[in-house]
Amino acid sequence: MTVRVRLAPSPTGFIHIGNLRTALYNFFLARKEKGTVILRFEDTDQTRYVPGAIEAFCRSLQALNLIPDEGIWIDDAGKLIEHGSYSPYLQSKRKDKHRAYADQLLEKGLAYPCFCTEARLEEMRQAQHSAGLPTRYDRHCRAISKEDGAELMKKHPYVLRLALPETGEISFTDSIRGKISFQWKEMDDQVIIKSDGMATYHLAATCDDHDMEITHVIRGEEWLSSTPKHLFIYQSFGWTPPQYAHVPLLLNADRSKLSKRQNDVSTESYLEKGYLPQALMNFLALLGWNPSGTQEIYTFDELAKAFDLSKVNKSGAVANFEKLDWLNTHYLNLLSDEEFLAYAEPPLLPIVTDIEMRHRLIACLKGRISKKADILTVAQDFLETDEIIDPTIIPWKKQEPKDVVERLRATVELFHLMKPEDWASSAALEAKVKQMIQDHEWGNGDTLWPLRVALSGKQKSPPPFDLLFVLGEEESVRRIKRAIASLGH
RNA sequence: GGCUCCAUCGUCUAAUGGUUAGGACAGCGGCUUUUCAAGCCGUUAAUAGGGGUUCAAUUCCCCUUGGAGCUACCA
Repeated sequence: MTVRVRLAPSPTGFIHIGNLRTALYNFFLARKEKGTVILRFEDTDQTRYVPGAIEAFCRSLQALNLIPDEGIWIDDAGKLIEHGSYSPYLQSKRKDKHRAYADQLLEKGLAYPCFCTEARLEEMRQAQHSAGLPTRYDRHCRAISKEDGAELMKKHPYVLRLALPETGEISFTDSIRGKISFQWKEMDDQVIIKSDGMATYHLAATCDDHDMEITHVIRGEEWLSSTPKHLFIYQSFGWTPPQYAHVPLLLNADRSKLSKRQNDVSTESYLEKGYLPQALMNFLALLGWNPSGTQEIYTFDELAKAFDLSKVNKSGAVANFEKLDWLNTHYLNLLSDEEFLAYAEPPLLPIVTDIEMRHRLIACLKGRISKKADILTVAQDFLETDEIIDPTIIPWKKQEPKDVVERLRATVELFHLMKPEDWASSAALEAKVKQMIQDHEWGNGDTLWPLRVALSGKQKSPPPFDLLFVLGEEESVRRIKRAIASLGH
């Protein structure tokens, strides 16, 4: 039997990074087992539907190079398309199928109509709560006979509820957690058809998973407690349930469920901030699972090949975003010059209008940034300078000001003798300046420190050769003369 | 409150009966004899507590404690 897994997001906006990790695990399993990934959108809650969310979701998956094999997708023109033989893949369009299944349950006496009002339910829950009892539907309408129920359904609004067993135990084996058991008497008679006629998640996802022949349901831990209801539906129809795997949650630093209040949770915003897809995926994949051993950097293929559901951790993982920064730095350093240019150039376009200078600057940025926000900050380290330099920071250690001025002037002299090709790289500039130091029998420190401070105006800055390379001769000379002036010469 | 799940350095994790409890991020220290960054090297730091089982428990069982999820006509 070939593996079929599904991604079943709700089109309510962005891709939560926790969902992205779950999606990743689904892809890993499918790719490892040469199976199929299905993308199905769960939009049964029409009130939460966000227009454009489906398209955005597909685009984000595309940006991450996670391309499903079947289901809803987006074409080059941005239009939604569907492929695969289990259409439709938009859950709301399966409304009639869900209703038919619900009617079968009704017929078998495994579901019943409920006419309770919102107000009564609220009141009931209040009473249960204040009595210290668990809040659960009191099965008020379960006592209505099938015939009476059918009559009432013709005249009154209703929902359909599952008629769960009242005694006994249900257990199943989770691929990650092993055997899990629940007592039926603890379970709630879940609503499966809402008063608007639409199925709830529990019925819709379960029936769709069966209809689409899903073999492995890999989803978040928040679904663990409702799995018995899903199993009940499989049992009611005599279907074989899929293998379940409930992945642990991603956590905030305080160990609560990862939330927007405390963290950025949207995949899109990480991408916008300049986290590379490979860094984000490497980071997320290893939050809750790892292939054993000491390796930290993995390609998608390596992860997929090593993936093993039974080795996914059971406990929630605090997302340590400092590690993501580290990973991103690593992947950024791996980029080719062309790729890095494409990455770093956009934010600099309005800041550095001289193309040549901008490209020189970007060449020097590599290795100094871990995300997009760093680009402008680090660029400022190269470009920004105070017009008046504190003269006390220019000399190296206890160097005499006159020696400082001598070295600075010699450097400007050196520039007059240099050819354009000497300015072609930091390395070429370094060779020239170091030759000068050697010729005068000066020290690196007493020459390069003042030169660097003169160029940057700051105690801490990039190296002098990078500064010269980026700034070019004219601006370099201007800045050096400014330093000489502030030393009183 | 009830149900379910979970528990190794601050964080992510490795080690499924026998290890000096390993790696990574962060931290700290050093090197790179110009600073910063990067890089390299080194280093601090953990089996929640209590009972068992066993010749031997991070590992198996129980209890306690702590944490999380669920507890909707949301997914």
